Amino acid sequence: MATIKDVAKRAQVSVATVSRVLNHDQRVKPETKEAVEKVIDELGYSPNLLGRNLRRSSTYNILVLLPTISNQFYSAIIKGIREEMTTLGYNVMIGITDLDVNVEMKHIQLLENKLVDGIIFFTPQIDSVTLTKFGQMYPVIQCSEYVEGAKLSLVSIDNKQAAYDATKYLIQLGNKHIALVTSEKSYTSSKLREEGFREALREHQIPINEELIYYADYTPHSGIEAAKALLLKRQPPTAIFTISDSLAIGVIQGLKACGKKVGEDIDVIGFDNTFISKFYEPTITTVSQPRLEMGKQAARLLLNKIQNIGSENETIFLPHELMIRESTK
Amino acid sequence: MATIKDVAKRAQVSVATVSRVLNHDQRVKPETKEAVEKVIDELGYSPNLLGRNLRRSSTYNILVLLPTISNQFYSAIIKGIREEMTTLGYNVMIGITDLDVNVEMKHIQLLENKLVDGIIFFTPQIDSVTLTKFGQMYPVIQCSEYVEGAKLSLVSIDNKQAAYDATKYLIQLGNKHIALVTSEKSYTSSKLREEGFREALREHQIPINEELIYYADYTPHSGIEAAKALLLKRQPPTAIFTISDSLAIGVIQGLKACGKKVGEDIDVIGFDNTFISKFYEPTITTVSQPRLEMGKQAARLLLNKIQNIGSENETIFLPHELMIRESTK
DNA sequence: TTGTAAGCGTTATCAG
DNA sequence: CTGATAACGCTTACAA
Repeated sequence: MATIKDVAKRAQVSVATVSRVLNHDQRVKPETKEAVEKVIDELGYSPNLLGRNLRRSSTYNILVLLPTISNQFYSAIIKGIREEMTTLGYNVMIGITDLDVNVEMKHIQLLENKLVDGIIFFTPQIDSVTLTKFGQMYPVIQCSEYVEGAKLSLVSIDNKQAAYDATKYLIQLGNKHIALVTSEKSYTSSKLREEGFREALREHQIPINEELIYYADYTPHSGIEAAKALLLKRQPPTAIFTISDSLAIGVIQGLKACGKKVGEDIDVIGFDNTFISKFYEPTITTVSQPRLEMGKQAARLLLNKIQNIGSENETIFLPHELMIRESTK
Repeated sequence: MATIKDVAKRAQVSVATVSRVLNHDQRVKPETKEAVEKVIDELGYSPNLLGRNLRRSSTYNILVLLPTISNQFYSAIIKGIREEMTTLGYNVMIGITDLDVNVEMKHIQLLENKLVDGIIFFTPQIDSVTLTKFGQMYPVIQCSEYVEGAKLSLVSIDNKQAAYDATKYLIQLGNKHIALVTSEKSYTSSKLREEGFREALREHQIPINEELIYYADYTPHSGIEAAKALLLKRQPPTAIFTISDSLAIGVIQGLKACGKKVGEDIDVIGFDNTFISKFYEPTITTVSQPRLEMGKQAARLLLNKIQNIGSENETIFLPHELMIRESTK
């Protein structure tokens, strides 16, 4: 691999001059510049970023940390992030954590070591104190799912309100027995959605039946089981609010298997407005998050931090929207 | 940020000694080692990878280049790659190309510049000559989708045979009028699948009706249109082979909208065995690729190249499997 | 307009 | 067992 020295030697100039050409320094004589560029072409030279970054201590790379790639939900957010970042010359890379703190730490190292300029966390598992500490030292922000109490910039939706709205809609449809299918793991979003669900019932004087609150994981399989279990309760639900579309799909499958007609006998609402909710049968009523915009805002927040690490933390809650489809009558 | 010098000073040893401790060099006296480690802890020091990599000219990062993240198909492959790589201490990062050659080139730069040690391409858009050139210079391999003629290591399935098998199955079911819904863009896989489709018909003495070959994109929307268009042909199909599950979903939607019962009136086969094919209604017959294994093999091939860039190129075709479900009677 | 040389944070060689 | 020091490839004062 050719280095800046090789170019310098061949072009019969100093490495400093080559460096200047590389960095579009005005002061270099046009002829020299041309000669150097010719050699660069000939040698197919491209500067080693390690050397450059070591010197500048900045790369134009940022990292997006996802818990998993197998979730349709993220793609539009990533798109928003990329749109904003790439126009500014940043490269966006994605890392998968599998919700493993150690993996998260390993990626934080990349940041500490200047291999990337910043990180957007999607589902941090690091405790809030440590996370806050990193946030003070490095450009790190949170998007969508977040750690409560961590003092970091954040963009998300108002999960509690969103769940409240969805539940209220089910109530307005005349449902008196409404179930919640949520996740076992204590994600902040799940917690908030459960709160919103409970609050909606409470405000509408519907007694909360704890039997109708089912803790599943995020897979459709567990949605199937949830549906079957709920139908066996003393007072089966006439509507089910699930905290994700994939759970909703499972629930609907389970209901169908038990002979229920979703959207007629029983209502189901999902969450995230992933593409399948539009293409399932029935199409699924779901809560839509402004994913593209969320990505863009996340990019903006991160950029703020990169440019001024001491800057104020911002918290942005973007508006959600209930997409009414066939799974609710 | 603390550097190795700070540690050395505080521990009253030379930087060389600190470096030895860091790299688990046997020769350092236990007491010294302990003292240094203590200081490292106190200072919260972690070595700057830029410096280290610059010196070693190797990072332990590899890059996986995906055309898009919004495809369920990739997740299991990535999992396989990660399983293999992380046990060897490698970090796996993902880049999105949007099928843009320029973006691909930008990522190749990361490789040239030693920010990553290797790249696994999923859908390279770079022409075969350039790609071959890079393959000679750097650790670069192809997985799943690939450029024909490029001399690179590759792991994929036998797309032609897979399509042949799927089509043959439709023929064995008694279908005489079989449609193909494939993609406009000329992916190698699409091309090969079309070939396999045609060959199966030919070998079974079924005349190929060009009207029944429909070129769509990869979205379910275009699948809907495909279905509607195909039903209007002079000789409508009794079976439809689509080259992706998402297309299959669209096709099924379209057929349902026209009052057809999929799996009874008409057969549909998808491709990739993505999770939704098991959860759709009807469940979808599809071609399964051994995605986890594909990822693992890809990792292995890349490692080979990283360890010895001059090594022989390998081409691996993994076995596929037809998953028979409700969408075919 | 250009060159010299210091320095970024490491590791590795060579002496001791 | 440890320390000095050159080197990795680059940028940037400072000098010329």
